[in-house]
Amino acid sequence: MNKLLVVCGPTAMGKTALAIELAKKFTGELVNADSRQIYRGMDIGTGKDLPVNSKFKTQNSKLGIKKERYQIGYYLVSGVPIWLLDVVWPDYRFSVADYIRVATPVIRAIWQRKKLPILVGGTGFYLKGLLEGVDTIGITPDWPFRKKLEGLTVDRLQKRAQKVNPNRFNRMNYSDRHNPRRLIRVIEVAHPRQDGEKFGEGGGLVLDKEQVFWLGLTAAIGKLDQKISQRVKKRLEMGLGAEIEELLKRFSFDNSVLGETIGYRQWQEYFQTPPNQKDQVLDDVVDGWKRAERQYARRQLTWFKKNKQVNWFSIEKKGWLSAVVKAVDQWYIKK
RNA sequence: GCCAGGGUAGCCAAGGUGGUCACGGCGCGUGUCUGAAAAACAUGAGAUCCCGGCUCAACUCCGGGCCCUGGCA
Repeated sequence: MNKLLVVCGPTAMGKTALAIELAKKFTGELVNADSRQIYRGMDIGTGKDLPVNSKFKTQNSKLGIKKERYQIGYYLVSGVPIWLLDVVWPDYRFSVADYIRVATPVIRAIWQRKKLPILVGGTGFYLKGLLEGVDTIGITPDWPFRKKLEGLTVDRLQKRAQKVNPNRFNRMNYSDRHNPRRLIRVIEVAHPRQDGEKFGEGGGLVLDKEQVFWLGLTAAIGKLDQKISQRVKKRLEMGLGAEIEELLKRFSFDNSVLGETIGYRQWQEYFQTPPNQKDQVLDDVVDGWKRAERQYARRQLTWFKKNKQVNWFSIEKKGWLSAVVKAVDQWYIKK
């Protein structure tokens, strides 16, 4: 039976480090499930934590994935391959559909090698999409159409969504019905179009419950916030500023994911500030960055808490690591 | 010391001719989620500097106090 391990939880809990340990113990390979580590060039801010001079091994042709769009391959960290890092440049709008498309063959190939795929990351939506499928995955985004709809009020979007796609609209809850992006998507799905690349039925892996082991790493809020502060400080020291400066030679905050990524978008003002005032601005950058990171961690917790399959481990408890190993072992050994 | 302006939630901040639950934003809490998800959205809690006065009624008016900001010295 093909098995798959998921390591999830909020940011800054040490998911990757744990996953590498588990990969060594159970002969596994990591598959990134973090929506930002997908991007090339965004290393320090997204916390890829690769050893210096890590070499990327491209495997597109082996997997039969066109290189023009995605670069698929792995880095070797302590002998463990990590897949799905650096898949696209920051000006490509990666989505859950891209993720499913790219993660599925990678995981199948790991199984063929008789190894254990370990999905690591905090993007709950990607994990869910990959493991449960997405019904409307065959319907591509129509950006010009979206742009047009963005001009409408929520009220008008609601009316239109209800008219054009009553099934989906009626299933939406109060919160979603006030979310323009959701409403626009509902309208878009029902909007006739001629392009539309087909992609299976729902995509994803479609696994049984016993095949997947969900591992969640967590800590009390105070600890979490402390970890976040530490990691922000570390990333500053690692030269995130310089990394962004480099990225800005090719991309801008407006035309790339830099403008909507924590740890990057907070620097926008910094790079428009004259040198003599930069120090002052940097303080604001760091404050805003930490805050955003904390808020994000809470949202992740809210998302993962709902998933009753997750086996939670607190990194504050003594002996948590061996408890994790034991739990995984018991699950993995079972036929 | 004098002149002017001001003190409204953790922070920023609107208000008024005295009269139902005091506008917002940020932050904080809780939650939503099938192609933007490190995104977007929903929802909750929380305030009138102190003392006295006028009044049926003051955050709003009057007097005093304390504190802050700017200008002049």
